[in-house]
Amino acid sequence: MEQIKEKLKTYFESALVDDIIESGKYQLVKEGDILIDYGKNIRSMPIILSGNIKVMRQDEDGREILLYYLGSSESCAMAYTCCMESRQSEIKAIAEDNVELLAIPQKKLDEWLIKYPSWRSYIFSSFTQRFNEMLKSIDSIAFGKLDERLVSYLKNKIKITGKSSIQLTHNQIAEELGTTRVVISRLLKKLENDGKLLLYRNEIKLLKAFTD
Amino acid sequence: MEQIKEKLKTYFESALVDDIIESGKYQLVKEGDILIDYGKNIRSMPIILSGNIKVMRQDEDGREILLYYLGSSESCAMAYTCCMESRQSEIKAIAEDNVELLAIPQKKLDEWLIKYPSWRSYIFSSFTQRFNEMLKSIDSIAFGKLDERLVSYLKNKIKITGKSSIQLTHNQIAEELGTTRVVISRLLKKLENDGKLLLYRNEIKLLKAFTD
DNA sequence: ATTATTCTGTGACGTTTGTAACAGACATCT
DNA sequence: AGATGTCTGTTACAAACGTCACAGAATAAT
Repeated sequence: MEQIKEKLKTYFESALVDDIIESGKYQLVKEGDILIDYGKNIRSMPIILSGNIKVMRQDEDGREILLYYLGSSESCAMAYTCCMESRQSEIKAIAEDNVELLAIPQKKLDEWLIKYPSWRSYIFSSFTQRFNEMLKSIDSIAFGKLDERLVSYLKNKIKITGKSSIQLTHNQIAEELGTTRVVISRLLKKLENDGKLLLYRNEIKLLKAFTD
Repeated sequence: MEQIKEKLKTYFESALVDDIIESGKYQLVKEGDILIDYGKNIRSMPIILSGNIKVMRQDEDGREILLYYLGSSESCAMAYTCCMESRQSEIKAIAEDNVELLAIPQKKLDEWLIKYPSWRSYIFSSFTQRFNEMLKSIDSIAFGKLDERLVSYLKNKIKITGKSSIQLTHNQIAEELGTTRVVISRLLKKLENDGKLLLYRNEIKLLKAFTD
């Protein structure tokens, strides 16, 4: 509890920290659990204390694509707007690993916005971050070739997990990038031949040469 | 002036309308003028009274892509966050036709947020709209084929302009969709052969069959 | 142990999109 | 009228990506 308080103090004024502790519902979410799904209503906004959340987008035909990750002390701007306007979710959020979070109830959001400058700046910087992530997504999808996207996907993955080994099937990667397994297998094999990584079943080991 | 007031009253409480009229700087922007450019600082947030604004994104290599349009009474969420956090712009905004707008100075943004519920809901619904537009962009870029994107681009164009005839070169269209002229010419010719439209120099006439 | 399932590797092929090159149509300017 | 520049149409070709089919390897289930 004290650790949480310390963490929050780096972002919020102390009166707000107390309010957050009091109103925020502490929750543990297990790896793979769905926090938010398409079309669902959202009644609280999460502040992530530890772990990572993967945010996905699905088109009408059911194809999914990875939008961005949320890490420690971050929050989902879209949850916020959905919450404030009681709209339905356009996105899906899945726990990438075990996640600790504080769920802030809807009624507090507006209240704090008026009361606390640090809450306002937190919310707006969260919006900015998300906008910029989405812009980067658009850049890379629109202009980047798939091999580049795959490389930055893998780099991002090791950045988040802290490990240099990735436990995923080619199919899982393909789904997150919005393509098919065969294509990913092909590109990964090419990277392996170039000495950038090693391929095993359910595992990809990234080598030093990868970060060049 | 009275017309502007009437318009604003449909969105804002009357005390705020007075404040907006008082603080907002009325501006006329000519077709093709750049309102916001990459890397520039933004000191005020626009509320559009009439006309349309085109919002573009450019990647490192200088390639541009259309993000979305802003129409009457809308505002740019990204201008807002840039303004609030005095960040540099990640986007470029160009007047699509002659635009009337009210420029709200930075210092008022925070003040009104605290003071006026209708301002808060305007801002947040603006965020939601922009998020959803960007999500749609990502959908169509990631999964949609270019011919579909071209068709919805054209449909959107006639929706905004109100005309069934579009005054653009193939090259201009290509740039907005992030591709090349030859490709667009090819796809347009196919649409013409299918009886969906007629091609002239600097002009594309959409036929009834187009809306099917 | 044998069967079934999942994951990976690969070849062949089609579609979509990008690129290069060029010609004719149209517009503008002098 | 002639020169120049812009816009469009078209051909040919290459690269990127998706799809299908199938086989072998690893793993799980019985």
